Amino acid sequence: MSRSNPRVLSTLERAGGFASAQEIYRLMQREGESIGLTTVYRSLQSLVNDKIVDVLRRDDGEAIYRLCGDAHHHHLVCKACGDTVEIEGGAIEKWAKVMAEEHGFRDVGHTAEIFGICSKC
Amino acid sequence: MSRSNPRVLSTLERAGGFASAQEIYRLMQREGESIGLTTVYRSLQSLVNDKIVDVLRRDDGEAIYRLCGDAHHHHLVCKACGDTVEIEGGAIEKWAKVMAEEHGFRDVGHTAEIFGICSKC
DNA sequence: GTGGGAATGAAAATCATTTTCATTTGTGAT
DNA sequence: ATCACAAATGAAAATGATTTTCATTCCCAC
Ligand SMILES: [Zn+2]
Ligand SMILES: [Zn+2]
Ligand SMILES: [Zn+2]
Ligand SMILES: [Zn+2]
Repeated sequence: MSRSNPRVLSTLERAGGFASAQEIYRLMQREGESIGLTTVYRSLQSLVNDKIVDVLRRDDGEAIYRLCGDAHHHHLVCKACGDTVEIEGGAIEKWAKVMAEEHGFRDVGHTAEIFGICSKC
Repeated sequence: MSRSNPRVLSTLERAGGFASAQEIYRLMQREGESIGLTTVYRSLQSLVNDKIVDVLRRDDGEAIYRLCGDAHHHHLVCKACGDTVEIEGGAIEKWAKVMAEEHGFRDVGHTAEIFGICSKC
């Protein structure tokens, strides 16, 4: 395993904490930073392993990465500008637990995201 | 747009209502059905458009399709055998609405899935 | 039977991601 | 400073899913 190149994380931050590997690579190029695409991918993987960033998928399947606090939480994402609010999901946690028990599931986890248009857009 | 080839849907059913395009294609081949991969993809797209199947993503980004009732609902999925239970999400619906309002979002939608190990596994 | 649009599928093109592998860089000991 | 060796880097090739192209086949209304 390799350690994350700090410039990748810093670029992800500058991107609003929300970008794909290809986007980060193009962004760094445009800003004159010399880096290889491979290193961008490797750094992102490492950041995901260390749970410093979160990975999810665009509709087209491309992986997007975002900076993320470490406590369990959910997201409210603007479909227009990408702005993301971390929200706490008390109701969901309970719902997931109840539903799982009701159907005899164990070792359960869950995902939940809300998306819409933010007030600025 | 093209109409879905009925054999694709029937194969998806036989697969337990849970498979990727490639898997459906390989399954049909193994069973001696003559079909092109392109047609499998086109049929699945069309089924998704018609909201007859649901699409989501494996961790590796491959799209998987599954048969799905048409009313809004959520899923409880077994990580081991893939068994899926459709569940209703009253608590989620309310949570999503409240959170969105609280942060000034409009036109909101949401996703929520629970995954774990079912009682049979 | 004929004409034209829809359906089909083989092959090529796309595109993100991973793998390979040779080169460079950093570090620590001598 | 020199050497040795491990980690980091990146160019290029490989992979694999999905989409596009395009020529052919099917089907149906007339
Ligand atoms: Zn916005
Ligand atoms: Zn939660
Ligand atoms: Zn199971
Ligand atoms: Zn819902």
